[in-house]
Amino acid sequence: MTETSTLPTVDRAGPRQTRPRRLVAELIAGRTGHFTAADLAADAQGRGLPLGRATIFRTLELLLGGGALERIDLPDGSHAYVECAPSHHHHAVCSRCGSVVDFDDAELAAVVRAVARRTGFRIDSHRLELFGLCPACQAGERSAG
Amino acid sequence: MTETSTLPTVDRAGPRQTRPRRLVAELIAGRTGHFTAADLAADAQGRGLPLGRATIFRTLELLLGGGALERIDLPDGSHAYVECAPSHHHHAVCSRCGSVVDFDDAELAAVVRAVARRTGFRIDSHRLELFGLCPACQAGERSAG
DNA sequence: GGGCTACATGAGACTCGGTATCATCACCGC
DNA sequence: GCGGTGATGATACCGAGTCTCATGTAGCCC
Ligand SMILES: [Zn+2]
Ligand SMILES: [Zn+2]
Ligand SMILES: [Zn+2]
Ligand SMILES: [Zn+2]
Repeated sequence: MTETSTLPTVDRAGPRQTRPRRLVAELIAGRTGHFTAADLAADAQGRGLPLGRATIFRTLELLLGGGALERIDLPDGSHAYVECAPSHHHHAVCSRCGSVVDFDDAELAAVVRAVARRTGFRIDSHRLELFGLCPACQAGERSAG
Repeated sequence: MTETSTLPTVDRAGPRQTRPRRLVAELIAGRTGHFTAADLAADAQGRGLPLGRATIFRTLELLLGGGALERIDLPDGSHAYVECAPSHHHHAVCSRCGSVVDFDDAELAAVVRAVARRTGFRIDSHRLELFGLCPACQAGERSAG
């Protein structure tokens, strides 16, 4: 075991840049609002592009880990993914078109602190999601009655 | 079609009180913290009580609809159920023992309003969940190092 | 109490999101 | 280009939840 020769690529090089991964990124970029793994699979199939289901899930996980993507829980209990800034924040989700806007934490910190004090819990993390209608869908609702 | 004779039980009588439903309620009462349908199935099987999986899910749905139960989304994306007051509120969940405490909405309303104003969304509903350690588990962590 | 019916049950098949396996492939540092 | 490691994808698998349907039973009416 002479370390000098048996360790060709010891120092971590990060994830590889592959064609399927680029493809997933493209498909995500081509979407608006939240989406599921199945959505991406359908997109790929619709364009005749080969892309394994497992690869989609693995790439999503990779992007989640890198903070480029976040998973949200819809009111019906199902999951979806949204493109995201890596910093901590929360989401307002349009129930009609699925579009998502981020908002930050500022006022929520006070809520968290108050609950911690009252319950004795030590709060380590939290999740806040708002659901409603985005401005565009409100307009559409008003005119389409 | 003489309505008088063909409508034996027209006026809604609500859900029936059956042995399996009582059993599910007992199993839930015997639990602490959040639980899954599989937990209840295991409980029933452990006690040698016959209880179909489908019935568990249907009874949970019934209780959800009645507001006696709520579904929460754990940080890992999985679902669990908690016994709950029917009024709107939120949950602080212990990541170690699964215990849940309710807290109300008061301060959050201001956050929701601020986000609505800034984003133009019309917010219809929201979900807030806090995760951390309950007082008991904090104590245990301190002593068990 | 007995009959009746609509509702409830539960075995089992099925769906769907997600994971594990593993032989083959391709990125990339050399 | 080579080579090894990490990536791919077909496929099997898993677990939560739903659907179907033949059978069971709560509960209303008498
Ligand atoms: Zn975001
Ligand atoms: Zn919208
Ligand atoms: Zn509650
Ligand atoms: Zn605890």
